[in-house]
Amino acid sequence: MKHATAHKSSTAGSQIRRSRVTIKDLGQDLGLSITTISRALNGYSDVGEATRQRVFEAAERLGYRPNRNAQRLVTRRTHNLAWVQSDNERKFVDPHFVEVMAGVLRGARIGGYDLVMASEMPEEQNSVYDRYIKDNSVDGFIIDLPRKNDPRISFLLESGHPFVVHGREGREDRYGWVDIDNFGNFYRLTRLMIANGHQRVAFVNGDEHFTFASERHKGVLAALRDLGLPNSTVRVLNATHPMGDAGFQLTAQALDDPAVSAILYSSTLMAAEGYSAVVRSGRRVGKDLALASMDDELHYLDLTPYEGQFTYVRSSLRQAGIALVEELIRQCESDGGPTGTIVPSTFHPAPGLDGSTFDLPVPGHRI
Amino acid sequence: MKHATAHKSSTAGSQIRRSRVTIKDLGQDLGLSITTISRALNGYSDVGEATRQRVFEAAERLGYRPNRNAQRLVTRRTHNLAWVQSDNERKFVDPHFVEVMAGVLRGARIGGYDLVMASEMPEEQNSVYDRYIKDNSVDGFIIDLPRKNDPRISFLLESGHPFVVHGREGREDRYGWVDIDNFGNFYRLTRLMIANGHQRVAFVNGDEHFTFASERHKGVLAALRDLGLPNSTVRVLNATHPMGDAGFQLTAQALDDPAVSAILYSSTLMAAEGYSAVVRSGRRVGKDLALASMDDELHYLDLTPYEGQFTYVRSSLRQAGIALVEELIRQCESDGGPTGTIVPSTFHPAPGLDGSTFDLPVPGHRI
DNA sequence: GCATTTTGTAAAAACGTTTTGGGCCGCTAT
DNA sequence: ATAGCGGCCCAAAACGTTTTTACAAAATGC
Repeated sequence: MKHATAHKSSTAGSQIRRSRVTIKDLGQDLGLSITTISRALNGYSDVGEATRQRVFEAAERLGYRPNRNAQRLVTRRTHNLAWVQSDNERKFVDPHFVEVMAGVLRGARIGGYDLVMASEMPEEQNSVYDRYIKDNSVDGFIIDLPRKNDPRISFLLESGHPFVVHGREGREDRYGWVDIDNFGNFYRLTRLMIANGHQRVAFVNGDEHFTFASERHKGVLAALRDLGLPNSTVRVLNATHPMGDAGFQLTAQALDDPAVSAILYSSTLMAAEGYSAVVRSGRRVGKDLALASMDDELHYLDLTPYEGQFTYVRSSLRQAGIALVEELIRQCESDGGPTGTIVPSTFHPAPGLDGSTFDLPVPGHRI
Repeated sequence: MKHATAHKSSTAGSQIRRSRVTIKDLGQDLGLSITTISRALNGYSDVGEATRQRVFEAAERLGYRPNRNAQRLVTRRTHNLAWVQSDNERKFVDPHFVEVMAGVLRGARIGGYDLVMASEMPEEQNSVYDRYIKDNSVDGFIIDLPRKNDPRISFLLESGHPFVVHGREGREDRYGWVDIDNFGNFYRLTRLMIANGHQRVAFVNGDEHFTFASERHKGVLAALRDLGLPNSTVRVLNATHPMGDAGFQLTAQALDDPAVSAILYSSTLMAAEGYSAVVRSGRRVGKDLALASMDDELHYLDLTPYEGQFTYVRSSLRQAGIALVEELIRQCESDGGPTGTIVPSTFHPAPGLDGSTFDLPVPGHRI
């Protein structure tokens, strides 16, 4: 005992050690080398079919699972995907997040990957991404709700690591992404309203620091341009904070202008609140006022009561989550270059509206 | 080349290999052995302070991060926590989940752990737990929304692996848990209503397969028992599905009985819907009808409009998430036996109500 | 001035896999 | 006959850490 004083400064409690079965145990049991076990399990062609069967049977019988950490160490592939959230009050506020996550988890399970999630303080720019790359924690990253020139994307592009973006922010030729047609959907919704005789429209949009919102705005403006109408035809109202009763307040604000006969909503959540505001104002939805919304299929919100009265464009966030992971896995396995995917949307004009504008071609646009 | 035909049956794409800096590079750079580097970094007392400084400086300069997988392999500790979700439509429906997750992520970050999330099909009982244990993926598990005799808990108790439960289900002396006082809160709310002269009360509860809901029901019944009132004093209405307008429908149902003058809600979400139903029925909240709710502080729901009119008991799900992880980490590091924690709740009687019953002692109860 | 402790460092073994580079046997084509 | 080849298997080397054991030099105790 020469080094009685040598110890770690932090006390690390001892833990129960459960003995797990290793590939060596399997070799022992079968009288085979671990090489053969490994190759049998990993589907190499140079192990006999009879042997392979024996190996699988024994693995099942002994409850053998390869130690992921040993695998990861030697293969340098983790089969882990990371999704980092900003740890501020606002981010988690958004119920859309859970929808996407449900899809992401399903996609990961199907693809044989695990999802590691972390939160990061807004001030410690990209430190989690940096750490995960340097310490070999994950194979790739999911980026959510990009802003223009998003620093996370800059960092990951620089690092050369696989990642995928839910949305776009201007550099989408350089990474894989999944998005809905924000521009096109609002282009069409705007034309729908104008074609149905509405001369003054309100647009309750989200925070335009996020590209999804700014693109929707651009779609609205493009429609006005194509129709030769002034931008002032549409009054834009921005909810800079997703929480609370922004939908209600902004609708009330929109109704101050008696000429407004149609309202476009950037989310069903706000549309539902807006509905209450309209009802409270005494105007009749579908008669005095046309309401339209982008609907992201939030499974916890039952929209059936509204369905006959709204125009809506629907797309599935859950589907987007699945597509995100599929794309990311493809990149982690170097299975082709980065691909962009538009999640399809379905159009449901409110009864009595002429929905033929939904078939109009959308003018070219980058995002 | 003898084995031109040996190949894996599945095509594995080649990938870019980025060279990362290892402990060996650090040793090279400093002219020290890797042993010394490792011990310096891990805070052992037998390396000189000057050397330790040099090591830290070089690690910073070279951007060295220990390979987690190598660490995990040799230490048999992963610093990963798992949270498995059931992959059905219903589970993700619940907005409470996101609140807890925000806390869990923060707790994990503070404790130096990562969170790995996975989804599991309801039919493949515990297979993900089994896999994670056998393949050394994680140190411990978080269990959410337990049911009575929850099979996940049975499995993990059997396995001997660390885990922590958000809620309780009858075996809570054998594991660590974090919960609110479901029983006590509804005991007090019930007594409040009775003490304030309400002779007939409705209770809009959740699915009583979940223990949080059944405990709330028990609290209500205990209050009636203590007051010598029949169970029929309170009419219980169960929302078996959290989605949709259950709060609205069940409230309408409750209002069918004109004698009902107070309604207790098991969640703010349902209470908010119930509020609309009451308003629509023509009754005046706070005058004709007293409303009370358990409020879990959903950050995306702004409740200020209701605050003056409701009685509510508030507790923080985010705080619960943090406490959950703290407890789990404690167990993973064998820092004491399993501990149960009650997250505190604050009581806010509606104006005009006598809230002194909130100070009443709650009779003993297991859960 | 010698034995003993303390201080600082290093070599080597382990962790549990995958991969590399064969070896052996029997069959086929020269 | 025999070189070549395919089918089947294995020993050993890697992957990047932590931990164990060891040892030299310096400080201390008597």
